[in-house]
Amino acid sequence: MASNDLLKGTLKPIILKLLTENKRMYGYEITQSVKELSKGKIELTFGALYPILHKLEQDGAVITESEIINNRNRIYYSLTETGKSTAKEKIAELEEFVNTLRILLKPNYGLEYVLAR
Amino acid sequence: MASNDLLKGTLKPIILKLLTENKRMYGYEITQSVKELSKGKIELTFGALYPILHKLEQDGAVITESEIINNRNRIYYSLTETGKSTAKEKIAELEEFVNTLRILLKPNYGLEYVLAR
DNA sequence: AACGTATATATAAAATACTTATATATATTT
DNA sequence: AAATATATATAAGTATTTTATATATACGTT
Repeated sequence: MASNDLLKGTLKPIILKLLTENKRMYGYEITQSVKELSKGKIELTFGALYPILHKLEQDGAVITESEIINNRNRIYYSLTETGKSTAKEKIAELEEFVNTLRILLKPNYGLEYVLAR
Repeated sequence: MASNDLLKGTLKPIILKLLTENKRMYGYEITQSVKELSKGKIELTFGALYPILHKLEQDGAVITESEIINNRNRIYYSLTETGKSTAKEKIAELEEFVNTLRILLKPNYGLEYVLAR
């Protein structure tokens, strides 16, 4: 899926978006969802994921529930009320950013730029 | 314009896009273009800009021409042939990334995800 | 039975990219 | 005279992600 320095800063809002849509998810599930939804283009690594989840927990944005499934430990994450509003903000920011990028990438805006002067 | 960690990795392709559209530009002009085109939402700082431009020059992606305008030095940057193909690649990557983000942000994809299982 | 792959969480070191601060200098506006 | 705009440049600090590593169970294949 090529080099993605582009991800920086987008992972947190992406995770918050997933948690907004899915109520509760565990770490491994989140990485798989991102992979599926992005058609393999975004690879959310564990080294990136868990620090973000732990940070969200520290900040009170998510709460965890541990369950033993198939003899393996699973930690479910879900948004708190605080987390829901954080998510809303971060998702809105990312949406605005995506729209801004689309304007910058729009073909021939260079012409408009010249005409605007 | 709020906190933008989101920029990371996008600045280089944005600069390459501008140089693709405008043939030749100088540093200050690039920062102003980004500000205008993004309606003030993206602030390209000098500390970010010049290292990127110098890197592009080192890599042979751009060439420079110095001119004295209004008694001030101005350094124009333009893409080399190599730079044009680099630009094409990086811009395509950013476009793909933006499309991927749009899929992830699309409302209710959570439902589709559930249905797909 | 052994091997690889998938599932599952976790941390630390290293790399990268950007922000913030600072420096220098001229032109224009208030 | 002072502030703002124009113009380039570098260094220190910060933040975020990648890469590497650790641990452990389940399942499918040869």
